[in-house]
Amino acid sequence: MNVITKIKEDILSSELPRGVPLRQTALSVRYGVSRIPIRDALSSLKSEGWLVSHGKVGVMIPSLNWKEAEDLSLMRAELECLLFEMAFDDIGEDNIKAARKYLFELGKESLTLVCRGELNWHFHNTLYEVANRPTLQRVVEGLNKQAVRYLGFQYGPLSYRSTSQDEHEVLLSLIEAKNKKAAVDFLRRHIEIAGKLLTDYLKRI
Amino acid sequence: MNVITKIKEDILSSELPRGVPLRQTALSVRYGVSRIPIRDALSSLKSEGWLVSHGKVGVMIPSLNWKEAEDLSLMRAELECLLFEMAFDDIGEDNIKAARKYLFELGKESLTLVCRGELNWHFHNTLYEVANRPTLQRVVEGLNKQAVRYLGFQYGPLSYRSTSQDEHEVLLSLIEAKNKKAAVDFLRRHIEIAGKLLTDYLKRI
DNA sequence: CAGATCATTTTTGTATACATTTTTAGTCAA
DNA sequence: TTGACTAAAAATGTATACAAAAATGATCTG
Repeated sequence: MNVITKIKEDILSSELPRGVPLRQTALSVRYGVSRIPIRDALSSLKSEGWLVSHGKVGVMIPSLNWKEAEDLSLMRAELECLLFEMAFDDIGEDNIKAARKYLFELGKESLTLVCRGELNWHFHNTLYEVANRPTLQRVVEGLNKQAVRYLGFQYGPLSYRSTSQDEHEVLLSLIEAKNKKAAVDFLRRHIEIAGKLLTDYLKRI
Repeated sequence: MNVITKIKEDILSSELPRGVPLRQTALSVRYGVSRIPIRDALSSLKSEGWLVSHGKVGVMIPSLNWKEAEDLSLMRAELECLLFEMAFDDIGEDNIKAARKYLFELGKESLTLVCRGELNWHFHNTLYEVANRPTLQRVVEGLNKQAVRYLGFQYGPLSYRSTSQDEHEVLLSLIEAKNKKAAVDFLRRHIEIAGKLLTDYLKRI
């Protein structure tokens, strides 16, 4: 497992402190590598939204907040549906099959959140990639990767996991039925409902 | 001027070759720095969409293409309008004034494309930032920065520059008139029309 | 005691050196 | 000739060392 993933895990598990700047030297001893790969990782994580550069203070772990959750959900609803619609007609048997494989993996119990996030993305991306729209796809990928930070709530307090699995199944059925409009609408709801649930929860606490 | 900007300039002016992998060593002698800052720059440029990592071959300058132009325009239309609408009611005198300052700068003749792109972004961002939606704003910023690659066409063959200036003026007027719906619609058209012009042109050549 | 200035320490950025991986070129056998 | 295997070369990743910048804290002055 590479440094980026390790840092992500440690952010999710709160083993890295929030609110204080992360020091390159400290991280390099923590993960047993030199500062160069740490610097690389930090810059990646910054562009993925997992870290923010707070002026001269240094790089910090941003707190989860409803505005970000809402923004991510709004953007995903718009852009993923657009991409999905572009892809729809070219989704074939083999894509569905590949998607089911990821869905099966997602059903397993002992998976780290980061891993779960990856699988979730692979599932969706299997459907999106046939659109052959690299630029749109890249942005959507970025949004999904950033959204992983919030997965802990969905699988924890909101116990959204089994719902999510079921919804993914329904989505595949709609694709197999070649029911484009219904499928796109369903995807939009899938994203919006999960987003609203999460946003409301975050506003509350 | 830092290495990232220099590389961007050289990409726009085609002084760096497209289609062949960029070598870190070559770049480091070209720009007179060691490989570390080059690596940093390359990773930034990759996440900004100015470079793509083509498998094991190495990092390359992607060719401009209508699909990317269209994707960027579609995404900007959706997301910028959303952000603009969120911001609208909080745009004040001072924001308008700041925006006009950037507009004035944009009127000058001798500006590099990269600089022009920066100013254009600052103009729009002045209006967006009051929305206080960091996540959405960051994505929109990324899209705008990526779109800079295509600015050469707009200011060259498509001679869109004076039109663009005029449209920016109109937008400010609509804001001053507190005409929210009209302003948002106008922004959407502004983005869509420029996008369509560019996309059609790129399909043609 | 408040505030400013300067020295010390810490932190980050960059250069150089080394290790690992990948690519290339060449040789040999079928 | 072609294909596979091996050695050389090149390119990238990583470690260490050094330089520049920033933060800290102590001392001095009003």
